[in-house]
Amino acid sequence: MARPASARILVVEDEPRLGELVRLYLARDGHDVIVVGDGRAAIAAFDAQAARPIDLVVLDLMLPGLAGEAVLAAIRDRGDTPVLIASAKRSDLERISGLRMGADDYLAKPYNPNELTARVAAILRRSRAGRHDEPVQADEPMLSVADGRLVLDPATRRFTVAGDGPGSSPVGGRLTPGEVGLLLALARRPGAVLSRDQLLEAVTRRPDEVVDRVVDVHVANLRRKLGDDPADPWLIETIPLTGYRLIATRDPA
Amino acid sequence: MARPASARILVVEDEPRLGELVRLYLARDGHDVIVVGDGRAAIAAFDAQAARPIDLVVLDLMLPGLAGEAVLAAIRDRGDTPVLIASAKRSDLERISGLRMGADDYLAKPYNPNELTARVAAILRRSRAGRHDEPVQADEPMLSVADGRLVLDPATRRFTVAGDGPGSSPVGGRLTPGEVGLLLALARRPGAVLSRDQLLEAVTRRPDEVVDRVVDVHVANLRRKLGDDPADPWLIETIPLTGYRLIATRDPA
DNA sequence: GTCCATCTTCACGTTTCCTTGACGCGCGGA
DNA sequence: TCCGCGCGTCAAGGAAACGTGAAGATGGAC
Repeated sequence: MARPASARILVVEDEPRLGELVRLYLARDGHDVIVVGDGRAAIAAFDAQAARPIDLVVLDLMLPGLAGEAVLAAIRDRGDTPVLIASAKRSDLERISGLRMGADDYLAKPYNPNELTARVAAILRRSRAGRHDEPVQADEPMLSVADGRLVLDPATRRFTVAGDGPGSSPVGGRLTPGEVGLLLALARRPGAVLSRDQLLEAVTRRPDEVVDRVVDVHVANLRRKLGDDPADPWLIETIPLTGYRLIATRDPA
Repeated sequence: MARPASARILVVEDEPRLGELVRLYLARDGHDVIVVGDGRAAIAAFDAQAARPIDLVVLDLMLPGLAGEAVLAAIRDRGDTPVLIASAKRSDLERISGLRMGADDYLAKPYNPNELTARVAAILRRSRAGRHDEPVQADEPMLSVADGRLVLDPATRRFTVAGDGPGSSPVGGRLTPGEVGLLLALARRPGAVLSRDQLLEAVTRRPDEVVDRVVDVHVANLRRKLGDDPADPWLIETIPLTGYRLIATRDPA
């Protein structure tokens, strides 16, 4: 397995020896660990977040002074930094309540330090997977479908299609407004089957006074421009007697 | 807190009553749940080209036939769909090993169903962070019968049948609208015998002007596509002089 | 007004799907 | 044994839907 990337982890634990143990185990995985002993210090450390932000918090609930629950609330107030609760409160209800308060995981004490590091790794893996860079808020965001094989700029109506075979060069071109509308309607719900009536509204301004074969023609033109084969499509699939759908690709990580 | 969006969840659990319990709890949270009874069916259901992909998998490790670990590996092979392991294997080492294999969480049996839903919610929350919402409009839910041996997506009319013998690979294909109607009508009341007249209404648009042998032909085509033997059926049983019924493996005790 | 991009309709060949009729088999009763 | 009946199965129309090319219609820019 790939070595998990290093993360900055804040450990909130009032028992010094346990805190040190956790620090050692997490450091062994290459993480940069900060250990604090009470809730106030935890929030202070969290707010300090100097050069590098904190990627994950390991939180004990039974703390001197400020309660662990309050720390969790404070962290949730400041964003969605992942939190793993490690607590001696081990009943079902306490675990459920901790998770409902926004924790990502709940580990009951006493625990195996290796399980802690494994759960930390799992959360980091997930939390990094879904992280996108800041979306540039344009009027019409760039559309990218089929693993980026098709990229379309709705504003200029220009598109680019990457070749399917190795060595084939990408092709580009321009779509008509109707074709863009059709594509956007399909892309709004990838994988879902849309009827001709639904698509008609995306394609024309007067859906009621128009034959629905219009949709077929637009689909055909679209497929020709984009190099999509109706018999073996990578983009738009025909569901006979039902409609069309955009082929959904599974989580491109 | 914002109402958690509905997700499509695949539950792999060989104990029917527990599977049904989990289905109820997750459905109560608004999720679209598919329950399958063994590993082969799990992978088949996961690979089904559905109108809506599976958002999360709840996986039992102790399964008949294909081991849960192999299912996890197969899912990881296909993307990064979140996986929550729910298993009777409760030792530290087993939990750690499960997490290291790529699971997002590990819940030991027996567990509180509310903790399961809380953990599912936590994972979905994390896995969706950074993705913009989709105005999910209600889709026809997936159909899963015979312990998930057959999985059908009514929207695309695509089905997957897990192989019955060891070493047999799953087969898939597409049904016609009539066949889907027939199957849905039978599945609406699993185990109940439906007359040809009743089924006729599900199969054709003009049930009054048509011979009821149409039903037999559709049943035959369906059985051929799905690999069901009339003499020894696992899916559709013929009740002479009466009609047909769907074989219910999951009895409501 | 013309010109141009785009939309819409139509026509034709092909595919998909439904429906029917025919034939064979097994079973029970005369 | 012969017959009638119900069911499984196959193949043959036939109706409806789809892919596609081309022609006409529409509407805006100039």
